Amino acid sequence: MNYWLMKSEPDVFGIDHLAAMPEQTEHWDGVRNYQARNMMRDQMKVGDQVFFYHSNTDVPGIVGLAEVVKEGYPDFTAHDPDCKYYDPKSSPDNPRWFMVDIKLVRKLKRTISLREMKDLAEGPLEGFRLLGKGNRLSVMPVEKEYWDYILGLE
DNA sequence: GCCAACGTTGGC
DNA sequence: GCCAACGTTGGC
Repeated sequence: MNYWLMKSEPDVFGIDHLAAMPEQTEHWDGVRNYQARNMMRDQMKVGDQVFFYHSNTDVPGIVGLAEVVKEGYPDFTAHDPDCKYYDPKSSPDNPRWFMVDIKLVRKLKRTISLREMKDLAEGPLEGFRLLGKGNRLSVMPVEKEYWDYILGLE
């Protein structure tokens, strides 16, 4: 089993949106970055655990846990000209972008803020990719030692 | 293949 | 709103 962190803007699709979905499950569309795509297409497996992270908000941080319930399949929003994620270079026959489905496990009792994690960047969270300089990846792997430590902060 | 221009992400 | 980081595009 592997561990991941996925970023989303709460105004666009936050943890409460996920909680309100049927089965508390949603497909993770709109990722248009090759590194993130490769992880969703090739590496994320059913049962993998996910930190749900809120970005671009007052208190950025981890707000919930989710799990992968469907492995990589074509992101059909790339094929809808009316969708903001439309990409004419992708097609159903030759899809360029992929997504997974995730299901809410639970919301955290409190937000584990980026600020709090940064303060640990030279200690227990040294090397955690989220804290690296200029990291903009919206999907990233989380090593188990970091996963366990961060959950322990809750 | 290089690299300048441009666009996006995301914290602050 | 600003701006650093950095990925992508396209001319050459």
